[in-house]
Amino acid sequence: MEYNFRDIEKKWQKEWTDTKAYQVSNNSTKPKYYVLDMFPYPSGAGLHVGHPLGYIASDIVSRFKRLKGFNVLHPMGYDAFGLPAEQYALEHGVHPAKSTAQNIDNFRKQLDNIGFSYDWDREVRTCDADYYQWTQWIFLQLFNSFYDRNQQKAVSIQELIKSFEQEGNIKHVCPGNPTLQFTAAAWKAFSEKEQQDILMDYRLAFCGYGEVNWCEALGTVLANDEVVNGVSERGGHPVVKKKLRQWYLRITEYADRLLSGLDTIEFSEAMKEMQTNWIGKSSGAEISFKLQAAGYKQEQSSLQPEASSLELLVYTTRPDTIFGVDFMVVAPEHELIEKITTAEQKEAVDAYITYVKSRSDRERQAEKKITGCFTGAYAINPFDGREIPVWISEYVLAGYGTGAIMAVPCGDERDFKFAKHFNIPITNIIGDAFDGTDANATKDAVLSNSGFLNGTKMRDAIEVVITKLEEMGIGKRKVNYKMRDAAFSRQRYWGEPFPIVWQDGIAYPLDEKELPLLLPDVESYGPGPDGEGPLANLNDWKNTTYKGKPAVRETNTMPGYAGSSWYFLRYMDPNNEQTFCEKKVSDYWNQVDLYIGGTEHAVGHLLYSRMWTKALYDLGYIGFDEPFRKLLNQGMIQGSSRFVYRKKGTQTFISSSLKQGVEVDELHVDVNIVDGVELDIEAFKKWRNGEYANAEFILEEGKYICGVEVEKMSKSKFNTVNPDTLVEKFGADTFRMYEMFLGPVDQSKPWDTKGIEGVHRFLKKLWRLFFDENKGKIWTDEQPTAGELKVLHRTIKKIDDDTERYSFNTAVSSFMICVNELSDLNCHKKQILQDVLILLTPYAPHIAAELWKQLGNEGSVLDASFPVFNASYVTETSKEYPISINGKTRTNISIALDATEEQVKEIVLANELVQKWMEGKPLKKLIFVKGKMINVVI
RNA sequence: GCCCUGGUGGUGGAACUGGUAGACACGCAGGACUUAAAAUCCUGUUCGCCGAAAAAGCGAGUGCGGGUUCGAUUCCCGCCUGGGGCACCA
Repeated sequence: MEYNFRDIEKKWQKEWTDTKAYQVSNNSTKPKYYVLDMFPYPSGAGLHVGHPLGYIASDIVSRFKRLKGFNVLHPMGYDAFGLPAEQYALEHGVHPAKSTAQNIDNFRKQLDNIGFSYDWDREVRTCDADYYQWTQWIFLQLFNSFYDRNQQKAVSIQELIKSFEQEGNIKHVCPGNPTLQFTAAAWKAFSEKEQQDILMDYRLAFCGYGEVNWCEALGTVLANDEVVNGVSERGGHPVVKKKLRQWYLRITEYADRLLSGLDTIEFSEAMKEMQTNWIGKSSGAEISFKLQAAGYKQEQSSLQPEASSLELLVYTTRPDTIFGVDFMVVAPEHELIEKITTAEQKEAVDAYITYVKSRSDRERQAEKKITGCFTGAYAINPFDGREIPVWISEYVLAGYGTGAIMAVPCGDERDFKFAKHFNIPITNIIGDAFDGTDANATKDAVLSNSGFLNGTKMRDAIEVVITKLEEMGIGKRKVNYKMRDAAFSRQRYWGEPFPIVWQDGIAYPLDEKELPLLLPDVESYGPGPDGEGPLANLNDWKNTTYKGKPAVRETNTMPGYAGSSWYFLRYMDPNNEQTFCEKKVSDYWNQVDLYIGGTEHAVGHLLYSRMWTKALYDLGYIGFDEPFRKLLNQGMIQGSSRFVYRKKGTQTFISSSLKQGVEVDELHVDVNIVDGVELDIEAFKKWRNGEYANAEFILEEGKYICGVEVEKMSKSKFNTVNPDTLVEKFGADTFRMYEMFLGPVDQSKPWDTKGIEGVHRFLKKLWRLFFDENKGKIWTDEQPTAGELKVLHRTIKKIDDDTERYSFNTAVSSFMICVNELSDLNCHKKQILQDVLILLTPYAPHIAAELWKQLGNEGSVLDASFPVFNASYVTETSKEYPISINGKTRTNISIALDATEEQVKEIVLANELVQKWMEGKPLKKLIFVKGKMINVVI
């Protein structure tokens, strides 16, 4: 009997579907385990071999935990709203709902092929109304809450209103407008509009104004990756920054908890570092500098009360360097620029601002060329009265700190280069620590040229200066975050509509009973007027009433991360019509025990979902405030592209190593018609509907050899490999094991199909332990030998350990070693083989199930119990010690493991080879690491 | 530019906490079985030197240059280089 994987896999997949083998109950006495994959976006291109890497890993863990007696939740669904479907609709007129559903069907078929253990009864799609109803509901909870800094948690906005009515906002600093202060009486006297505007500055989901990529020619807002080098990707039209009304989530209020929460979860150090850096907490001081218009000496400034009443507020982490400030730099968006620019500089400043408007934040920061423009204005150093020129430069971003910095060229590299470039004199405040050719960012130098700070260590001066600034009333201690509030609206169609109506400039939330607010159909997916999204074109939908008076609906939609910020909760209770997830159920499943996905979500999705979880926890809807207990990052599978070389202007293709000196076009060729690097010429001639049917070839040794390059896997590079074809050719079990065998799951690597046969051979070899081509069944009920038990138990230990630490590639190797050794031992004993099958079930479930059944077992191997390791079968009494002379291994000596150091020394020094290498020199030292090695030092 | 991460034979990778570098595979070479092929099995395979070959031996070797250590793929410093992210792709 042969290993007929196609029949076996089909049979068991049907069996498992029919018996609902993967259905999970919310009621179980078993301990729970929740394994989750990051939501896929169902793109039209379908799955390529890169996608299932993480899914296979999570499937192995799920099945492994099940064998170990856990009730395992392992769901899958689709992050189905998004830009590509809308773009496709724009180009082809197909409704996004339709193309999305088709893509999902396609994804599902491909996933089913691989034999995953998902409980499909729990599938969710973010674009389904019974899902996004709850996304809208959570939005309303955020809208109706504020962050109470005293309690450090989200609280209902009703509590805030009560507080305002009793004591004004004295207890609650306004996060959207920190200088705002009012009394209870003032609050009561405000109009409704005024009250609502104030509340908006407190809400966790709030409306404000923000800059977007605006393309006048297309009349629409563009996503960052639709903008290339300052022009639109489609059409190449100019793109500028434009301010539009936007919704935001006040994630900055959670900054500290998002930071401290990292200590309670198992993310990689790299991931925690990235999130920490993104949040970017720093402490320093805000300092207010008096400004003086150009051309006026200090004594004259009193004649210019207007100019000198203006102040420039900067944020710095290094107030100790205040005597080293040689110039100021403000962001080109800074509102003071208009007021302080002198007539002589006006033209230059305007030109510079126009230039900056066309550039993205990324370009601005990455720019190596130093650019900037002097405003003509001067700030006054409050300690020594020095005049400090105020410059504008793109490297200062409006959104960070106060949008203005004090530049200290002797201590900051970028300031230093700026000063050199514009010939601004540099003041040295750190003596020898500054060499005049490079800035030195030390905190340990002793200050000089620094007035009252002279002789103070910089590190200590920070406190001294802050205290002084506070005494003088011109500055204060300040904690700052790089993180900004999260933009939460898109001028797009294919997303969740906001459950908000506008009346008289006030945003009113819909009643929860009115949810879901359905996404209406539109005729065209093009932009609405004034930068609004497509929904703005639907007058019938847009115009509505609120409390009997005319009102308009919010026409923005929510961004992609809305639905994906809480989906892990919906899986727990996917069909609940009363609530997003019953508390009792989320108490049982609790946190996701293992979350698997790529590092590309490090700071976006992972921070947003952490914030939503904290807010839902604060409001009492769930009982934990971190969604993911443990995160495993999967590496990206890259494509390994193949190239053919066409002699310019001909149909002649030249083999890779013969192309030197010939002018050729380098063309991507489909990797699926290349065997290793050898082109399948016949397949090539048929490729692309026979475009190359008449091609001629210049071969080397009778073969056409292709060029190779590692790139992102993408359809346009013809380097995608579809899992379907591999499953068809080798089977799902082989495919699963090969993906794992490729290397550590968390490392990026190029895909190469070449090695898959080795894994396939392994499964065939395993099969031959059970069946012989001629004799059929060959397993026996004989008692295993000590040698066979040793192989088995070594494997149990290795598979258990490796799976537990997600080292799936080494686990696959261990299976190979185990089968190789059992084959060498001619072992066909049921007692041994049966346990091997259980070990293998998470990795290759189909073949394991088939052989398990063949052995005559009742019940499913999915619910077998994981073999228990018995150390007594594998204990050794002696060890082949490597013997090094001065660190170089020269020989091996077998020594009993319980030998004492004295005995070991005697044995080693008596050895002939050791003596030869010692060349009669005296022994300096003998290093003996028990069970590891011995080093003779002479 | 900033943050994170990787670099080991012809190839994917192994070496888990500083202790025999190259497990396990792919590929390649040689052989067995076969009329032949497929499948399967066996042997060899880091590089260089020595040698007819085999065996044995010697030297070098984990991106590059330094350092710490009896001992470094592993720790430290500097550099080169591939990948991911940088707030509207998901």
